[in-house]
Amino acid sequence: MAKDKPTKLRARMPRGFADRGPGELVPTRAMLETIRKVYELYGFEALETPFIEYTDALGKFLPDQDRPNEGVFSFQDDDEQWLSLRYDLTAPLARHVAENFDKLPKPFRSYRAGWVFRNEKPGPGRFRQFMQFDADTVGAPTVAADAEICMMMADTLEALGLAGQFVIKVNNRKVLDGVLEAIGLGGDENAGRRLTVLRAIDKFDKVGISGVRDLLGAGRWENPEAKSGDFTKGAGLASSEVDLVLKFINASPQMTGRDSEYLTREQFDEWMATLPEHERGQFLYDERAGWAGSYVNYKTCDMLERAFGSNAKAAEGIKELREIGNLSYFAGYRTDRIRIDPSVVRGLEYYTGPVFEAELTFEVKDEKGRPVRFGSVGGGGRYDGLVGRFRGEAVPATGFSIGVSRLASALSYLNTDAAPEFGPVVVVVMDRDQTAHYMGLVGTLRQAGIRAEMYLGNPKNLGNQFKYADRRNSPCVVIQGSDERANGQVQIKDLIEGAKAAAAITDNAEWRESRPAQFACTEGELVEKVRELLDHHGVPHGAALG
RNA sequence: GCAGCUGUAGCUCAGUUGGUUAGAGCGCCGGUCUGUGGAACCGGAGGUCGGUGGUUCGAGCCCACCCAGCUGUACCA
Repeated sequence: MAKDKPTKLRARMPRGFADRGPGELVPTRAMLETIRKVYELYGFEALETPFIEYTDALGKFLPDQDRPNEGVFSFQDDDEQWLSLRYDLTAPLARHVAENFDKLPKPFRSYRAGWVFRNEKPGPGRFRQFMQFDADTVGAPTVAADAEICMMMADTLEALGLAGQFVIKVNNRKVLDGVLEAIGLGGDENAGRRLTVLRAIDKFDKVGISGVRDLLGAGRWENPEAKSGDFTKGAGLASSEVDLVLKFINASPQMTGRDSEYLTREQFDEWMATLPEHERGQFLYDERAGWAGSYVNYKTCDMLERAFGSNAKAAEGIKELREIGNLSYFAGYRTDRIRIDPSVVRGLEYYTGPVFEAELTFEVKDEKGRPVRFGSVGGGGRYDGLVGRFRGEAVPATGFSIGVSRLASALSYLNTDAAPEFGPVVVVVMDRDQTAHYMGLVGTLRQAGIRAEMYLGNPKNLGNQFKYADRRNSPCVVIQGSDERANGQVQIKDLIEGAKAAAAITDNAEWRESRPAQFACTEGELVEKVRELLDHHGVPHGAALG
């Protein structure tokens, strides 16, 4: 065999996964830190659980198969027990609480950030590994715990600079269950159809009211007008039942923007007159702001009450929603931040009460000018049954999860002018036999808290070393040849200033000759001069590096 | 899973009715240049034309199947 090329191993990464460079890691780290601070302020404490749990602890095992549910990365331990990579942070928390129940203070308030894994088809903004940042209160049955979670989420998103660009939507599974009961879908035998109905409601955002109508009835075509494309089989409800469900989804004052909650004094008084006496005290008119607190939430609950209040389960849920609305209102959260929205369904399995969803309300365009909708960047709710699976008794719990990766990408669209990440100061090598001395210069800078390195590549060409520094986005390079060394001096070249100066120079000879933005100083002044230069360009060093 | 679209160099893409040794720009590496980033000039590396089979004297091009990617849809505890 002559010189056959060795078969190259193709470097590739499994789809649905991603490498992340400094451009993503640095802002994400800052974001996590912001979230953590808010959670801590609310009195939650840190907790970390492993990536891997016993599959049954995660809650899903197909009954007829000896394999765990697809969608979960699973494998067998050497004792043949099934293990899985966690697909959210809630089930592991439930396991932790159940396992340490007697040791933990109750209510137990904890937060945790971490990677979760889902073996599903990846898509734009959907990965098979992504990060969540959760906060949960375990052992508190009160609706105040749910309301608090909603408020904390609103605070968190505001701390991230998203004020006015999000809404926390709230619904209640009890109301949903009541509605389903009302259309005769109660009981275990209707579990399948219930699911279909819930999914149809969940699609309200995507397919609109007519789409939901189709999905609740016979079914929906991908292209409704042409009746072409994929056909999704519907729930097969009778038209009166469909109407009832639609009435539920629509049980919210029609809002165009936020205007409907800004009432004139006259409108406010008019509205107050419609309220029962004992309810009126909850609402005050704010002359300065011209708004009436939880008016929209109140109206929503009102409409739900009228339509479904006769069902006991729904009535209970509506009462809880009302309470969340009121608690938020008294805490100063208007309905543009925490809004009751009956179309929110959320995680179809383990939620038992209030459910929440954080949605970003702004739109941006991608590179091709097409609108990008971020939609939900987090969600949660009450799951009173999850911990109880490990114990004889029900343990109430409520929590919220932020989709860190998705939120980070949304934020990156907002902060398009994010400052570029600066590289280290590069000490170039002019004389190979002076490596020790160059390393000494580097060490001096490092001791002063300045990121610095000596060029470790082939030092033959000085130009290459500048190119390297340029590519690292270094603020400056330090140069010392034999001339400088003889005088105990170094040259400091300001690459940022130099780049600006370069724009005016077209001739290479002139470029080299002029040595833009370069100055000499003694070795003793090195730290001081570099610091000045870094400060001048706003490059962090010392304590600012964090 | 289903449907549509797309697969040619690291990237963006040419490649004629099927015809010799598959090209360009950008990028990358090296040199001009062992004391200066950009620009310029010169040189170089880099290709199983997504894969397999078929039709043909001859396939990057035609046919079949497969694979991958994108988009939508379904599922998403």
